Amino acid sequence: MSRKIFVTTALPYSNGPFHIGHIMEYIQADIWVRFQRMQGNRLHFVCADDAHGAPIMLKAEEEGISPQQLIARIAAGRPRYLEGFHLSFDHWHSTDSPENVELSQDVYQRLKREGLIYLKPVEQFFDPVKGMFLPDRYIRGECPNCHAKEQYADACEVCSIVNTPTQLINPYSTLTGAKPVLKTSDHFFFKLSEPKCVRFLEEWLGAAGRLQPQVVNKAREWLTGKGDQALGDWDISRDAPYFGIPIPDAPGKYFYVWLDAPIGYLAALKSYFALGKARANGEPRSFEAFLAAPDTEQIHFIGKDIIYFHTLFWPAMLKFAGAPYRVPNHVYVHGFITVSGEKMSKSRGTGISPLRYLDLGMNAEWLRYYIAAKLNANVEDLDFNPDDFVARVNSDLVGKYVNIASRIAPFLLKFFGNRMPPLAMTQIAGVPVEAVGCLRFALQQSKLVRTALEERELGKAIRLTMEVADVVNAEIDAYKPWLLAKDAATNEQSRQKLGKICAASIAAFKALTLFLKPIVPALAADAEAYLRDQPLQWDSLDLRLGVEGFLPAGHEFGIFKPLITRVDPKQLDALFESDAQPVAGNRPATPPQPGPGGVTAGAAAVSIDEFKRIDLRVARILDAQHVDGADKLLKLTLDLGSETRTVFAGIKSAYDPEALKGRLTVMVANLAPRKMKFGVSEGMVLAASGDTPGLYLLSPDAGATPGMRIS
RNA sequence: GGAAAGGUAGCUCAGCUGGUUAGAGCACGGCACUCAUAAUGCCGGGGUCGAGGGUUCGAGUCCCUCCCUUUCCA
Repeated sequence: MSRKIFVTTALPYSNGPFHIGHIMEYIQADIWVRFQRMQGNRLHFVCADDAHGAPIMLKAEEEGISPQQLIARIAAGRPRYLEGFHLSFDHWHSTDSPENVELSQDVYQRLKREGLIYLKPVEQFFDPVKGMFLPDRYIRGECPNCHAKEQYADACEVCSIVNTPTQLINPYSTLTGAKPVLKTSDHFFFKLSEPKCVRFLEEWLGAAGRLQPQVVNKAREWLTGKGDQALGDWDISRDAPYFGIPIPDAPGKYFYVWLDAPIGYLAALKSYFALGKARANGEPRSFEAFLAAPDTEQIHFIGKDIIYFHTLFWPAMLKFAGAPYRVPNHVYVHGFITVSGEKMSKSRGTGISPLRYLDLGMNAEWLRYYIAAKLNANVEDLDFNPDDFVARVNSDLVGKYVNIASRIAPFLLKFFGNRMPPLAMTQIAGVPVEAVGCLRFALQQSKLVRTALEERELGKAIRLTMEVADVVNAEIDAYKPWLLAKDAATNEQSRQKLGKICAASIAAFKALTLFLKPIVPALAADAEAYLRDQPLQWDSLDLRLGVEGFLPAGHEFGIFKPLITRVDPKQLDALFESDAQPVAGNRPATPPQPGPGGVTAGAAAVSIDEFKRIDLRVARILDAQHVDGADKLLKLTLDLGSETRTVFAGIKSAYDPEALKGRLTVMVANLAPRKMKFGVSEGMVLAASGDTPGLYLLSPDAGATPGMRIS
């Protein structure tokens, strides 16, 4: 019986590109997903952009674009990462979608019918200039305890005391600088404190094997809190202006983004069904039928920061919304990724930029392997250590695993016509087994590897796998095939012995490829191509104990090519360069300001570092338009590979907009956005001009593609 | 202030319900080998398992106290 599984990863917020933490989670989930597929389970792996909420609304406003434009720009950058890291999502959607509106409103109305929704006045700070209620993160003021200025309410950076916004002295809105006023408004609440909710959650949390024990403890702590620790009802509405989903029959009220975000999991799944992708993936039923089926499994991978939402609100919402909605079967929680022991910080620009990793030409399989090597099923943080990374990848993946094929392939080609030699069997307790220990060991380890992968003990799976690789390498040393090869042409005994070690080693290599395939799919695909045996599935190993069923004698191999290169430590240096230039779509908090104009011949020399601060990129002009009311400007839409930008360029005198469409040019990608009368310009394109009239846009040579860095 | 997780060789980490001389990889020293992307194999140095008490015939593994790191909560 194959399992029917629906897997999600946490929805990334649409206000910026992926960071290494997202990629880590996706890699973890992707490995598990690929492992399930390899066992013949029917699996649907979906995710979506989390597009709603005040931060996105305000960021878009700041850039002079609509929220939809902002999230479209972010969405346009997603595929590059997903493909780049070999993440096998079946569908990627958005919470700003018709499916999500429908499902969110439906869930809400069902909860309302259940008597779990009520209205209550809430008093909050309101920005009178902006005309909107202020989320806490947009309020600053003086700390009432230590009197440090410009502190956020949640925690004073100086004395660490926690305040509420109303306790701050001289509070002000970071949006307008205005002094906020207290204002009351009715909010909708989800009545989580209702006894039937609490009873349900007790039971849901307690189910054996559903959650990691640490997660259950944490959730129980919240659930059973007393006094002011008691679990409160959940405020699920926000007042206009808000970028979100309107609440039915409540003009001016929107769902709080955290209500519609998890429903986005289901919206993504629904869209996936609607597009026929589910059918193409072997699921003939409708979305509703699939979801409602008792044997469907719903599994979420998340980070430890959002346990609260996924173990309390989310299951309760689903439970009381009723069929076809179902409660999650599992919520698998992972910790954070640190870099050299330091917590990553988006604002300080530390951490690893996944896009930069790809830009530098680093192999995604290295990162997948390394992350897998350090992951377990616990809610523990994981440290990315550059030296460790190089050592792990080079010694395990290249020195041990690939090396086996690399040292055996030449013998197969030279002495056995590039075909699998016969492998003698021996009898142990009446059972025929391979005469060579390494293969026997590989088959024996397979059960343990399989269990480890199933349990998300990825580090353990890799240790078990490498134990096998060690044994194989040791056995090759013991047989000394290079000595046997010397007289194999004349001595039949040597030839047979050579065949035996080659056959056992290459069969063990196949087993190792199988073990590693969910972790390093692209590398495994190349290995499969050499083995001429694809795609590998787990039952290919389980069918028979004998090598005959696994790799029959006479099977012909492909041409052996080096399967993966070693990591060059220099690449890691580049990845971690302290003055790392921002890459497209990952602009620093304080973009370099344009220098004083009027640079002419004889301008002061700049250092290489100063030059490197300017992020020049190849861009494709997707669209060019005249701008009403501007006599010099054209409005350009530029494709940067990972995102699109709007740039106003003063080139109207020299170019017809139609003639520009589709051509490549060069842009400054990290120029501070500039507000103009006609909108925000997010960079500039480069053109040459001299003392005589004429303006000449730069172009790269043929072969350059959008997003390439110019240096 | 309350809570959770962690503190094991230079580094990154394994060590199941307590049981013989605490393990791996990398790094380091020596040797062997040359088939292989200088890869591989063997041998070795290196740890008072955060500190201190306690339970036990026996504790890295259980209990208590303390220290340090990280995180969560109000």
